[in-house]
Amino acid sequence: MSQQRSQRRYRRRKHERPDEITAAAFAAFAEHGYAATRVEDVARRAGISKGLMYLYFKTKEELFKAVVRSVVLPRVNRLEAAIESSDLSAEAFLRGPLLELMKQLPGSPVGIVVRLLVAEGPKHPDLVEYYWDKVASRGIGVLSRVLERGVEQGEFRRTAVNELPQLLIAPTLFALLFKLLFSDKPLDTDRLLETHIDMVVNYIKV
Amino acid sequence: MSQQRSQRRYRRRKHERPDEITAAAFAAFAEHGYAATRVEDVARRAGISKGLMYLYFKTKEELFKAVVRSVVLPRVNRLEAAIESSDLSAEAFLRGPLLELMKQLPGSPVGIVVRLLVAEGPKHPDLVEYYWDKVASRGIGVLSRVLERGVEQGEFRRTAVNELPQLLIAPTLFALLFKLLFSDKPLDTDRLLETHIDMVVNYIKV
DNA sequence: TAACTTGCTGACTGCATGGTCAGCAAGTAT
DNA sequence: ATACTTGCTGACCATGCAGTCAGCAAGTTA
Repeated sequence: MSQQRSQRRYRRRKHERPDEITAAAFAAFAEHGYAATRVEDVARRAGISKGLMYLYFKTKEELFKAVVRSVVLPRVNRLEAAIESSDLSAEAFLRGPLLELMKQLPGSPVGIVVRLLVAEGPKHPDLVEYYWDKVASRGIGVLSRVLERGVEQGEFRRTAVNELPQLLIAPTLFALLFKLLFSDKPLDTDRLLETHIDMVVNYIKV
Repeated sequence: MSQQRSQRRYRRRKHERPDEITAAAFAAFAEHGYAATRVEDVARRAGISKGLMYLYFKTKEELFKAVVRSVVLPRVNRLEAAIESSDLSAEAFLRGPLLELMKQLPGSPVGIVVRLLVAEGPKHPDLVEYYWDKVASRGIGVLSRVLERGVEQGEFRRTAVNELPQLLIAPTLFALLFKLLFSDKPLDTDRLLETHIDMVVNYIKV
């Protein structure tokens, strides 16, 4: 009677499971970090059983890698596209789109990923390698090209910054870590980044 | 006969144990991170039994905190003393002792501590608070005072940097993380930091 | 509606590891 | 020598958790 002959126990949704699981895993890792997260928690968040998780991902580690990929790839692709297609002057580009991106990073999921990478990176060399190939080196490449363009068009001098484009976004990492650790302490992140870009531009402008 | 009546099993060394244990723990945490390090490994490294470790530190977490304190405190004290007692001009100070310190950080034990903090911080709020009080805020204070002195003595303009002294050392954190993750990738850390300081000084010099 | 495929469940296992504790032996006092 | 204190050991326990698998039921085919 109360057992209405169909409290449906589950629904088959082969296709959408992977994304749902990585999303759940991201949330869980964000809260507790990788090591302290139990696979069963991830499963519960995703509304499935632990066993099913292992049907889609061979190990917890595989899941971890999938999470990193899923968060990081779309963002990098978006960035690269936006940047290459821009027709602003180099200076305007640094002060505009790049600064905007930098302001967004500390509050974005990337912050979480960085934390996970710092914590677990040394134990997953292939993941770090992947991150380098797909994210870091591509990012550096983009910055490098913008600076080069500035030089070619007579906007910028050629300085040490040309060989150290990382300098442009270094404070972003700082801001990201600061927020991560000291989220309750005050720091005007946006102003910090604005000032830094202003400083760099002044330094390299002809 | 071969049992020479005194294969001494251990020696009582109450006094030196704590430091030896924290040193061993630091080494172990540095290699594997906090979560992945077994208390028994720490004990073995320290040449003692696991039980003894628990006599000196109530839990693994207490040990962790002791490690952070032991690495970080002496360094900060040294820095603060060195800085306050310097009679260089503000610019000379930034280009000299401060730059030197910044160059050293990425390769020092502090790098490890930062990694541990980033990874485990969110699970140990009191540790983060401690770190803020004893390290971060004191460091910021020192930088702030140097800049202020520069302004008072007519060397520097008053700029946004005065309210964001973190900007001075931000790239150090970047370099530190870079080395941590991509130790095999090339990056001229020293040149990066030199360039940055040069940039800042140019920016704030009257 | 019966036979079949396969997405999915959840109980179970094996093991790793944080933490305990009874007892031993190094050092000390007498 | 003998009695006593206490730094130290190592076997042990309890727990938590990654990963497995036999079987169930949702959906599909005929």
